[in-house]
Amino acid sequence: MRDKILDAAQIRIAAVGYNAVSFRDLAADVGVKSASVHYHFPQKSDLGVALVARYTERFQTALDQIDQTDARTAMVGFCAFYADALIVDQSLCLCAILGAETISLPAELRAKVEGFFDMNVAWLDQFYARHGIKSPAPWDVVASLEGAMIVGTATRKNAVMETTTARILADF
Amino acid sequence: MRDKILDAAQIRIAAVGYNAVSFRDLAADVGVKSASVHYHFPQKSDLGVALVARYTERFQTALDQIDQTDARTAMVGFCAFYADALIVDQSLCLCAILGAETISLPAELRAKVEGFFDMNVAWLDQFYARHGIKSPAPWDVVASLEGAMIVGTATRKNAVMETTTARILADF
DNA sequence: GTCTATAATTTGATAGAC
DNA sequence: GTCTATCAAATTATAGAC
Repeated sequence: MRDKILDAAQIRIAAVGYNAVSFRDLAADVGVKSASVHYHFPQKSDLGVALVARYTERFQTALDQIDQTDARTAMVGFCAFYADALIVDQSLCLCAILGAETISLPAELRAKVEGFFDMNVAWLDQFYARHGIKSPAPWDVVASLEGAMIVGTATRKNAVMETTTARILADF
Repeated sequence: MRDKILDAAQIRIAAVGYNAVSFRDLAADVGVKSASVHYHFPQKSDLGVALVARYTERFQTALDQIDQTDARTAMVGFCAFYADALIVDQSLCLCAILGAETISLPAELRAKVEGFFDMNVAWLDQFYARHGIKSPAPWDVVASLEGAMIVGTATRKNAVMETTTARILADF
């Protein structure tokens, strides 16, 4: 049940943000009452922290499974994790919207969101080092992909994500 | 008073998003009661629409004042509008956070946010055409700048914005 | 673990006096 | 234009039964 709640939370928060999701919404999604959600996550911030922790962990595991023998193929795989969220799952990266909301988030949650971005850049750093790659800068890659998700969603233009991905891959 | 309310709304919404701002917050900011805010903006969406309209109009006016005799200087100016919001005003571009919240916004407001991005790209399109510039693609430029604001804010690293700006300007 | 019930607060919004 | 007063709904959160 804990995991089912997190599943529901991920879909809802990625769609409308942390501030616009209520325990009652999530309870209804999984077929219980809101008091039961509080049993698993006493405070809303507990839910947010657990969700981002799980999300970061899964993302890290996926990144670590990218075959790095060929640099370009690996980078295509990296970009695809972002593009797929937008185009296949039709939702933003969880941390794109949480990043935008960052100032209004509880401190513990904000720290977790920061950790997600740090993890992505750390992966790119070691990947770049292994292949002697210099550009585009890892922070710029992550920022561009997150921005493309947001602008692409807001304008309902999938082409935005494709254009940005193509530009990043041009260096490879 | 109408303008004072919009000023307060811009600061608050840029910081915490549309969903996390209440009429009572804004009323307190400008020294009136929430009923008075409702006099100027009957519904919350009216306030959001008016705010983005004003924001887009001002941004457009500022862009139109960029001297385009030198392409590089003009592009530096364009990027600076984003960078200044983040570093000088210490706030996100209003439409960065509204873009992230887009799915949960009232339809009229969502359309206005979309219009902001369209306007930015339209300006870049004519600028590119005038100078025979091909890259980076206008949608990629806007997406990258918005993403850099969000990731830079979330990780409290001003360097993110600087890195992305430098990469965009490298083509000029 | 889930429920009912409820407390305490906040929210968007309106009525009507001044 | 602003106020007081208020409503109806939603929110986070808790107490206690089962």
